[in-house]
Amino acid sequence: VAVVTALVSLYGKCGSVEEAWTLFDTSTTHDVILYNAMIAALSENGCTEDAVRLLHLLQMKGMVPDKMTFVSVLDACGGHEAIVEGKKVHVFITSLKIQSDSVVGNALLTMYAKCGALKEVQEVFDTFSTRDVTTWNAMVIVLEQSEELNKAVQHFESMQTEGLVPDKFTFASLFSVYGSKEALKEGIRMHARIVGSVFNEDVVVLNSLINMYGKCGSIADARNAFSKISNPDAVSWNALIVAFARCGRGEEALLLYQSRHGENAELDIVTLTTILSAFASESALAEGFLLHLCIVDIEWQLDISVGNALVYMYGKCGSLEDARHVFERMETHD
RNA sequence: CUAAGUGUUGUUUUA
Repeated sequence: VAVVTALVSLYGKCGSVEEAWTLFDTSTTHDVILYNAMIAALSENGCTEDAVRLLHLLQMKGMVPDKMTFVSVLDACGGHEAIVEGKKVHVFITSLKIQSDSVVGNALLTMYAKCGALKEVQEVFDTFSTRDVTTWNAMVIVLEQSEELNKAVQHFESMQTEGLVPDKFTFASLFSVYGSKEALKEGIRMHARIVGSVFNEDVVVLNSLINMYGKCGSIADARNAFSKISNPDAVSWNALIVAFARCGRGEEALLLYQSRHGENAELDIVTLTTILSAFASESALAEGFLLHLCIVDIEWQLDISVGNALVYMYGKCGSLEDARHVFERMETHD
């Protein structure tokens, strides 16, 4: 069973739900842990209904779901339509007296956040007896996503008042608050608070800072943050390229992009869509077009998100002809 | 001599 469970988990992480199911079905033993692994695999791949169904099956077979079961099921219920199921599970959890577990509580909170149920999020947070750093981090992100930037910063301060120590995730999320030229000073001030600490050497934190400075229009600070990274990862390079593009340094962005592209296909798409949107102003038409040539060259105009970004860019640049041209060349539209 | 499997938050993303 142990081996089967590990494999189910592995398949889940690779997106092979079918294979996971096969293993699950053909297993001779079915204990809670195997169920948990299967439920986790399902929720990771967006199979909400199956995940909930397995929870019920597990109970019908006389087994008792544990904390991990609920966390995975809650994870699966992260979507506007799944909130009904999520609430049922919530009630169930409350009746079992395990709502005080911090991991379960955090899963509850983020479930509601993904459902867009901000009121419930706040409720969970307020009635949560075992809030930890993860809880606060999640809350900061929720506030950011609902554009409550001041509240996000307030939360960051409050968590320290409550005696919790911010971690690198806290800072990485926090810096996303500062995303405009007007916010540069505030951003710098916040950055100053980690200067000299280990956070100012952490890739994740520094990546976030590159992004922040790029959005605030300070390419010098962005480069400086990049230079502090001992081992830049794909995200670091990506953030730097995008920072150049946002600061009106299209050529440098392009050059960097060309030297990097192909290293990580998924990130390449992110880079392109972001650069194109940054180029979506008339003055940048030339650079946008130049970039377009590179894309056509590598046959990436087929990708939907890149295509959409191209259409958007040409539209914004007032070149409807080109926008239409791209649109017609795309294989699929959404 | 010893063992094994499952879970929540995070940095780059266009509309």
